[in-house]
Amino acid sequence: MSLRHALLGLLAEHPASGYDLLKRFDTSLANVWPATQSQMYAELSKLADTGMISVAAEGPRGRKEYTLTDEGLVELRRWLTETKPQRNTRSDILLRVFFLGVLTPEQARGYLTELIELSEQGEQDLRRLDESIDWDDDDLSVYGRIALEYGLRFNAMRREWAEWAAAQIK
Amino acid sequence: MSLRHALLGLLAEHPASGYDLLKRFDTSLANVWPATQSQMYAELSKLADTGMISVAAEGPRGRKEYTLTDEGLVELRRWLTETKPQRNTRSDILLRVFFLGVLTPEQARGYLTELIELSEQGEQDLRRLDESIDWDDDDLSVYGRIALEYGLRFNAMRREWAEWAAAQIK
DNA sequence: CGGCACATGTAACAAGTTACATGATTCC
DNA sequence: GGAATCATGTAACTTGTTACATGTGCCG
Repeated sequence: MSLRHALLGLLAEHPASGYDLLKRFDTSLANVWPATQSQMYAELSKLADTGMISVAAEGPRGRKEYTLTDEGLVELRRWLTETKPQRNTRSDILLRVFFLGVLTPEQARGYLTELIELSEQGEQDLRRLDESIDWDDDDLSVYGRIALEYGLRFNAMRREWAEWAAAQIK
Repeated sequence: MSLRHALLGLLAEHPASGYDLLKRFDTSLANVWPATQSQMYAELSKLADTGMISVAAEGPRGRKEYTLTDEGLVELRRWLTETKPQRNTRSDILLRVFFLGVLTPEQARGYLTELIELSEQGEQDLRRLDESIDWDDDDLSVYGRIALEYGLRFNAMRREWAEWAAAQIK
């Protein structure tokens, strides 16, 4: 459902091909809404069929450059303003926590230690990403930075929680 | 993939029917791994077919009470210790943030305000859940409380972030 | 002229959602 | 005896993953 809107959102900035969008997913949206190549091409076809986007230009090697239509922009705005965000956060990381009782305390602490490392790694990756991006004054930069800040705070929160949790296990 | 293990985890504590498990999902696991009724019954059948669980007793109204087999416990432990947690956190909430530039600043702030309220609500719900649960000394209580603490910290982090983010928008 | 990056697609499967369908027991 | 709850299942559909398949243009 949201992949559709992620594509509309990226096309709102400027036209792009499926291939272009794939690369942008891998960098900017990978942490928020990962998608595979096959899913993206399928979704782009559907969006074109329903008139949300259209082929603005065709290039070499069968390249199709899509642009957002007016209809697509309306749908993007509708999604942003009218649909309720899902609090529906599936987390296999947290799910495991419920069942750590079937392991030994040492193993359970081991798992939490893994989470500490994971969070530290995540924080580092985000800092590197931050430095590698050529931030601008445009909208995507402003909001991209805000999203990145979320990631940093999230990882810090999780690291502190995991440290606290490990100490709870006797 | 994880629904399977969630069911194994709950059955590790004590035998239960699909109906029982459904209710336990709705209370304890709803925030972490929501599942529908139809999905659960299908998964239980599969788990029984592969010998991870077995029907220990049959009750009135076709009730089937499942227990974890030794094989199932082994698989649960394997999942807990050997599989890498996915950092793969799809979040439509954060996805929207990237595209707030297509809205007016007022609308964008409106969205972030919604997130603040969502987080406050989430925090309250968790506090109520905390009070409604009859915490014990058993494993599920210990780890359940740790998971709940995660939820509280998560909501607090998100609220603070959304407040900060709203202030960033000129 | 060979390899790499560009570029798009399809097929088979697994996981998740929504809606429908049915029946048994308990309790008032 | 009627309603609520207990209890399980199926069907159709959407979303997401993995693997396969194919071809083009550019650059050294």
